[in-house]
Order: sequence, then C-alpha cells, then structure tokens
Amino acid sequence: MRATQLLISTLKETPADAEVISHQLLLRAGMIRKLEANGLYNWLPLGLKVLRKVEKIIREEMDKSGAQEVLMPVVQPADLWIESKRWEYYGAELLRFKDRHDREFCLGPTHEEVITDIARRELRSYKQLPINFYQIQTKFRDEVRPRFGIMRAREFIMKDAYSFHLTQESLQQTYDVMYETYSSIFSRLGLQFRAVLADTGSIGGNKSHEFHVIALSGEDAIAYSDQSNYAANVELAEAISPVISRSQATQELKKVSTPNQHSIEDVSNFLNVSPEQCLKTLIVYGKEDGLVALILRGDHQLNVIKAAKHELIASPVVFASNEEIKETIGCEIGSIGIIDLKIPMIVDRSALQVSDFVCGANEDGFHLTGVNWGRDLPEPTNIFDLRNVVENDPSPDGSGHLKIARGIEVGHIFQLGEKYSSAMQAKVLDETGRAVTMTMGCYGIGVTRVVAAAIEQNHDEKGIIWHDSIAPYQIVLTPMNMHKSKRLEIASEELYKKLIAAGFEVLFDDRKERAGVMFADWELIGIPHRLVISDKGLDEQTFEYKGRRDKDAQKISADQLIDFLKSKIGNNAM
RNA sequence: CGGGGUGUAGCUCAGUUUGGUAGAGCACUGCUUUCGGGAGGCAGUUGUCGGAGGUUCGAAUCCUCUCACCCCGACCA
Repeated sequence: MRATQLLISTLKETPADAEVISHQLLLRAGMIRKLEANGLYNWLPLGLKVLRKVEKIIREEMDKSGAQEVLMPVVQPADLWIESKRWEYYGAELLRFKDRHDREFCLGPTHEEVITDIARRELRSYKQLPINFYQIQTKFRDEVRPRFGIMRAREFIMKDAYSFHLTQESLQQTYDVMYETYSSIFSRLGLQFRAVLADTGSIGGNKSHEFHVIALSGEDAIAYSDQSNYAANVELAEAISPVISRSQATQELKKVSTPNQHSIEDVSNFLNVSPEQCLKTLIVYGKEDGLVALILRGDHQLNVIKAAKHELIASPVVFASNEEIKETIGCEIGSIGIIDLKIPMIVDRSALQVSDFVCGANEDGFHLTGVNWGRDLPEPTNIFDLRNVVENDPSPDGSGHLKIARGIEVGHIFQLGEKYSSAMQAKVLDETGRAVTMTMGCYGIGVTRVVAAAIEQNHDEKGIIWHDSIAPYQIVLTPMNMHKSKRLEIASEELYKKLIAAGFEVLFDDRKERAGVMFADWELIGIPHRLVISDKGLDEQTFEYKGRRDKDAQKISADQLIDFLKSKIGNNAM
C-alpha cells in the first residue's frame, strides 16, 4: 500500500473527550472516529485493518477447534425473546422497536435465542451432537453509560459461539476445547493474558472462566497465585481462613469514649491500634424482613457478590438506611458493635481470628476495646467468606499466595446448561428414541474490545505498538527526500516491490513529507518494523532498520535485508 | 436516574465576570528555504459561538427553556 493512497488522519492533540489511552491513541492514529451519537464509532481504514486481522485469527482458531461459522441477524423478533422470558427481564439495555406492521423487534445484544431457534429446527438426533456454532457479528447494548471508547461502546463486534450437547460430559469436553482455543487465540494476538475463574452470575451454570488481558487500566481485579495456576476474579476468589489459631485474650474489656470517631481509620488512629485490630459491623437487609449484621476485620472490604450468596442476606446486597439502623440498633453507623446485637450476625472467617479487638459499643461516641470471642460474647455460629481477598492471602488451592492484578475482560466461556434449550423446547432424540433437552455452552470474545486491550497493554509515549500478528501493516518503508532524488525513487520503488514479492505487508510512504513527520506518524500508528532508505544508504548498499520497540536503528546490508526481515517478523504473522 | 462539568474553526482552547458585532496555536491550500525527528518564512481558506425563545439600539457574553457530550456514582454479565 502506498501512503498517498491511504487515509492517514493522525492528530497531534488528544481529543478532549477521550479518557483512556487506547481511546486516545485510536483517535490520534486515525483508526476510529466517533459518530455523532454516544457509543458509536466509525472504523477508518487503518483501524479496520487491525480489526480484520483480529477476526481472522479468531476465525482460524475457531475453525480449527471444529466449530462452524454461521451469521445471524442483528435484528431479532420479540417473539423469541418472549419465549425465553428475556423480553421481560433484560431491561433497558435491550433496544426495542417496531416495524411498519407494528411488530416488535430488538437489536441483538447477544444471540442465545436465535441460535437456540436454529438448533431446535435443524438438530434432530443425538448423532448430530456435539455441535458448536459461532459467528462474528455486531451486537448492540444500550449501555447506561458507554465509556472508554470502543472498550465499552454501545455497538461492538463480538465473536460468540454456542455449543449443543446431549450430556454434561460432552459439554465439559467442548468447554475444555474452547478454553484451549481461547488460549491459542490470545497467544497469537500477542497478548499477555490470564484465564480466571469467574462468577456465573444470573446466567447460572456451574462453570465459567473469563479471559483477561493484563493491563493497569483494567476494570476488573483478578487474583492469582504466585506459585500455581490458580486465578480468579476477585469477585469470586475465596478468602481462605489462615490456619493460625486465635491468640489468648490478654486485655480487659473496656468501654472507651471515642467522640466523633466513625470510620475504622478514625477509630484506629484515635485509639492508636491497627485497623486489623478493629472489627467493623455492616448492616444490610436480610432475605426475609429485618436486618443482618456482617462482621469483618477493619482492614478488609465486603465482597457483595459473595455476601449475596448467603441464605440470610438479600440478593442483591443492599445496605440498611441510617434511620433503620438508628431504630433497630439505637446508634449511628460509626458506633455499631458486636456485643448484644439483636439481629442475626454473620462473621467473616478472618474476623473470627482476632483477639483483644476493638468494636463499636452500640452507643454513640463509644467503642469497646479488649473484646474477645467466647469470653465477652458467645463464639459465633454463622461464619462465612464475606470479604475480598487481598494481596498475600493464601491461595485457595493451597499453593502459594495471592497477587492482585488489573485485567480487561476480553473473553468469557461458560456452561449455560438448559436455560434456553428448555425454555425454547430445543430437543433431540437420544439412542433410546426419547426426546431430550440439549444442554448448552456459550463462548464470547469481544473483538473490538481486543483491539483496545492490545493498545492498553502495548503502547509508549509515541503511540501504539502493534504485535506483528495484528499490525495494520508489518513494515513501513520511509524514503528520505525521495522527491529530490530520482535514483532514490527508483530504488524505493524496487525495494517496495521486492518486499511485497517476499510476502510482507508493506506500506510505502511515498508522501512528500519530512522525515520527522513520517517517523512520528508511523510510530503513533504503531507499525512494528521501519525501514529507512536514503541516498547515503544506497551509496554503501545498506538500509536502516528499526523495530518499534528498539532504542536505536541498525544498518542492514542490502543483500541480507529479506532474510533479516524474515527472522524479525517470523512466521506467526505471515 | 442522582451529583458535577463542558459546549466557540477539523483538533486543542482563549474571549463570557464588565454586552459593542469572533480570535490564537495546530491542521488545511499555494509558494518558498539551509529538507534524517511533527522545522522556518510569505500568502490564503475555515464558524448557524449546541438549539429555541426573551431582554437590549446591539447578545458568544445577561435571562428562561431545551439538547448534546464528558466525569463520578447507581445500574448491568
């Protein structure tokens, strides 16, 4: 490709509404542009090149896994969604509208209904199973608050796959294949990623993994062991109770005045004890009427997803209002304590381990010190894992300690079970001739999000750094002052053709631009390999090469150039 | 949906307090130079001042309404 024939719309300045680095760089590199409305983006030629490469790798690996590609409409009839009950439950994220005949439709945020409809029409026999369909298709979710550019846009491209099975064992097998396939995909994309155990949430099912690209700007926190393969979303990661037993009580129970000291930070500073030595009491609504107290160590954070799984706690977790707390317990939020609480109490495992602790006195302006389980109040009976794991907690698999990293969720695989197949009567005959509801798996990759995630992970102050496999072009050929040297022009044209013949994806910067402009543009756009051709170099039969991450350029003799480039770029992108 | 902020040239922004008829830098066009790191010079082009209504001799500026976008939160798998 010649630069004079390519839309190069680089910006020197960062548009004011771009918050995250991937959004800024995609805009500045001229890869995407926002359409008038919020959360909708145009893909310009250079950006689309990248997107298509990501799609190609996904497609190749999915095909290799034995999945088959289909294409389903973006517009979906309401009837199917009514059948699955999601017309009622999906909420405002589902963009609904009517056609000219007043029939109701929606824009597909996902395609479970449609694929299940295909399956129930086309699949008749267990002999056709297992089967795995995928598509790469545009989705629309009317997000409450789209943000971060293409990271969380309203319209986006997703690779979604749906598998159908007669048995759980079969589902597990395909699930494992997808796990491996995803690992291959993200490896080929050149991403540093981690597969983590995930909460299955309201979709249900018994097993789920998220694939996260590790990046400081990630929206999710993930916990992983420093010594084993264990990794889980912090939402899910289990906080193991340390094996150490509680120390003996050494202090007297005392009531102390703590005027205007409310937060754990206030109280621990005021009494000169560490937050670990304090217990905090959070009041939430119970599943039945009434309130429930949750007891955590002062330095720990409540994990609302874990808490919502407790049988006494309302799901989702809702904190009690100040008025109700005052009415039921008799004090303000900052002074709630554990002794003589009149409501059910659920104690985090770690809170159980503390002796001589500090807690509220259930009386405004007072706390208790030297409190001990068993001595000053009964040993708790209701013990639960309520908190977020923190750095250096023991790993739940017993091997090593947990580290915390930020991740961008780019893929999610889970076992759906029969939620859609049973609601929509998707059945096949088994070997005894009996109609059996199929069980399903579902596997997504946010294709457009992958592009953003790749940038979040790979950029510097000059711009994007694409991995060879997804760069819009592998090599950029930049001649120095070509318009002044006929000899250089001829040599550049020759080299351009030679590189193409050798199988490289090469961009020839034939613009009449100064060197600095060319260099700055291609560094911003993130072309991984740069060749400079100059009169000086022609004299000594060399070209100058610089990798996007290299500090300095190096001279390569003309006769070795192709071999050199092949060794640099390798086969992964060819 | 709640809170905060911003709307002026393609981009970044000044001008609004104190009303007087629209600006800078970058970008873009042409020419030019000492042309390997977003260079310099000369000459140009670019606006419903987000929209509607009002006050006024006169509104980007004051008032009312409205729309859009951004940030924080809530929501969401």
